[in-house]
Amino acid sequence: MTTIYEVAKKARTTSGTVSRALNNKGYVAEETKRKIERVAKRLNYTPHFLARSLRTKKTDIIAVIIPNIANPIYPEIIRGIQDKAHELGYQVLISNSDALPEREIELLTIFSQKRVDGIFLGTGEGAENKKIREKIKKLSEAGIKLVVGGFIKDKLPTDSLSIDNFQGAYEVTKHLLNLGHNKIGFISGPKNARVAQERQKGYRAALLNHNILYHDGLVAYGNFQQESGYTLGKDFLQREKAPSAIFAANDVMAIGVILAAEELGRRIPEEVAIAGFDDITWASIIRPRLTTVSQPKYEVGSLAAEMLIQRINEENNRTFQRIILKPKVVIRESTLNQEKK
Amino acid sequence: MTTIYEVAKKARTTSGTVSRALNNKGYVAEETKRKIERVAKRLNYTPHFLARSLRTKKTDIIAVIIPNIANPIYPEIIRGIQDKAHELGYQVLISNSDALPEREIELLTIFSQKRVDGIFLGTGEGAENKKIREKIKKLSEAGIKLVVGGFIKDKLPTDSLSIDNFQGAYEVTKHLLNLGHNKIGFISGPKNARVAQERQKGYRAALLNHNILYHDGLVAYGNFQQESGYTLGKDFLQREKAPSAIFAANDVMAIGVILAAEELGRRIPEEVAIAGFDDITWASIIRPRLTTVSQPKYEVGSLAAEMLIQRINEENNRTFQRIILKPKVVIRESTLNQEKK
DNA sequence: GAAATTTGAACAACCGATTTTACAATTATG
DNA sequence: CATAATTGTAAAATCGGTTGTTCAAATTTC
Repeated sequence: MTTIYEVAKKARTTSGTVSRALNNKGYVAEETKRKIERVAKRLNYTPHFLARSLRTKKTDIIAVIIPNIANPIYPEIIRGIQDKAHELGYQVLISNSDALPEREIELLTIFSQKRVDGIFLGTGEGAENKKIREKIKKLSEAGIKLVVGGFIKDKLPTDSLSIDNFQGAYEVTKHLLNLGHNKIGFISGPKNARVAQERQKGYRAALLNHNILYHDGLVAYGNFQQESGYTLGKDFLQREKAPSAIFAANDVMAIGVILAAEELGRRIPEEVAIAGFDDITWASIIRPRLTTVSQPKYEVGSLAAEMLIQRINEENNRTFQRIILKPKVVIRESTLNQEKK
Repeated sequence: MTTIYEVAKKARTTSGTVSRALNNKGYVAEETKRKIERVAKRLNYTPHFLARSLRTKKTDIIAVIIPNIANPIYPEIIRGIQDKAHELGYQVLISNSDALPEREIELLTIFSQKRVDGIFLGTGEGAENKKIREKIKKLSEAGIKLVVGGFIKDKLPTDSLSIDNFQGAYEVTKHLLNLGHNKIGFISGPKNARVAQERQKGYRAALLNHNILYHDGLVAYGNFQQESGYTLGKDFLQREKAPSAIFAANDVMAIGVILAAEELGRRIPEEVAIAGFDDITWASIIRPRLTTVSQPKYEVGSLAAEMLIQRINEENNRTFQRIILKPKVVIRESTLNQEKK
């Protein structure tokens, strides 16, 4: 690999001048500059990234921490992040936390040591966790910018971005209530997962608003995986007084419920209505098509990357931004058989 | 951030000794070492990644180039790569090439400048492309290790890893032929995509082996996206002499075909049998369940990462490895209605 | 035309580690 | 006991850039 010194030597000048010439900084005579450029090209010179970063304290790398790339809502979000990041000259490191706080902290540590310019933390338990809050503070002191996504917590000392989980859940539940269901099972996520909690609150609020008693027995806790939707859904459906509708905290589990219902020979939505959350691609491919809450995943990713990089490229820290996107309920056949109408 | 010099000062020694103490290299007296460790801990010292990498010429970062993370075969492969990489102490940069050779080259360049230790290139056109072959050579000279995945080309100057696309396609096609189908439509990928070409060859060979004439009119070229499977499938099915079976070069397109068939009211598999390739998660969730060719995606990713990192950690270059995994045909309801039996 | 300003480029310091070298202090060997 | 081998540590070089300083030369200003 050719170094800046070899270029300088061939161009009969010094490294400083070569650096200035190639970076268009300071005074360099036209002629000198052209010569340096010619030599650099001939020797196929490219600056050494590490050496440069060491000096400039910029790596042009951002890191992304999400629970699990294999969960179908993430690839699209990631793609949004990547496209925006690449457009702005950044590369993207991606890691999975499996939503474990310890793992999140470990990754935050690794990334800050690697001197990435910024980190997007897609939540698990997220900043609800004390240790994570501390970590966030440290990162901020180390000059590493952070954007947290997936839920909102007041006074979070970073930029954040999320859809309104409460509102989305509230509205689907209301949709189910309006259809006449008054016994609605809810399949939540892990108990410490903020998003699941928010969605559960939305579910609860909608019931209350309809003067229906919230009942613990109608709430089951899954893990956002299909298998748990299947198991818990089957359990609901086999009860003596089975709920007439089941709302799962994400689409993947809702699809598990659909499979369970199918296996038990229950007609959807006649015998049991099913709704999910996220609007993953497969929600509209599975039969019956799944009623769900839609969030613009690609755009969320793109926006998150933009926020992060904007934050990186400013020196005087603005106050933290907190963006809450409006979710949209998409009604499909799993709750409302439109053929019938 | 504390530097090694501050630690040295507090421990009343010099940076060299601190370095040796913390890295267990060379002679350091037990007492000195303990003292240094204590001070380092107290000052919360962590070595500066860039400075260290600059000197050691190792970044502990590998890069992954794939066509598109949003394509459902990749998240699982990626997860396999990440898990293995993290286990071995590496972080993973991920970028999408959209299977464009120019983009692949651009990314290879960026990553080599970023001084990643190794790159996994998931193929589009891949090393078939002249410029990419040249690029690979340059990388190799620059000491960046490479593993290419997704197809096999003889005498490729790198390690490579792939399933036997030909064989997989051959076997599904044979399965269809054995069911009595003698007019089988094939939906291929983009013309320059190696994997699609290989699968097409397998399809062709199976026909030949069954003494059935290969007919250009029965081959359509899609882009691996669902939409193209839908469109081309619909086109096939609406022909006067529609094929009785359709084999798509990947599951996503096959699912498009299923949707097309459903829309046209054709019964699967009675009126049209449908098969895909990849065995993505959704292949067994969609109804009818999709017959397809399975490849162990997570394990492929894990193995690829292992190969790459093994290659990184050896100095004397072994001869290149070429691993070809056996695919497995999974027969489901989209070709064979098992209830009927 | 002298003084002030601008331009150009060499030199050296710096980023923060690792590694080599040199040398002093111990310990082992014959 | 003298010499050789081993241990321990400070000092300096190195990785490959960027940036600040310095000073000479060219240009502008009064």
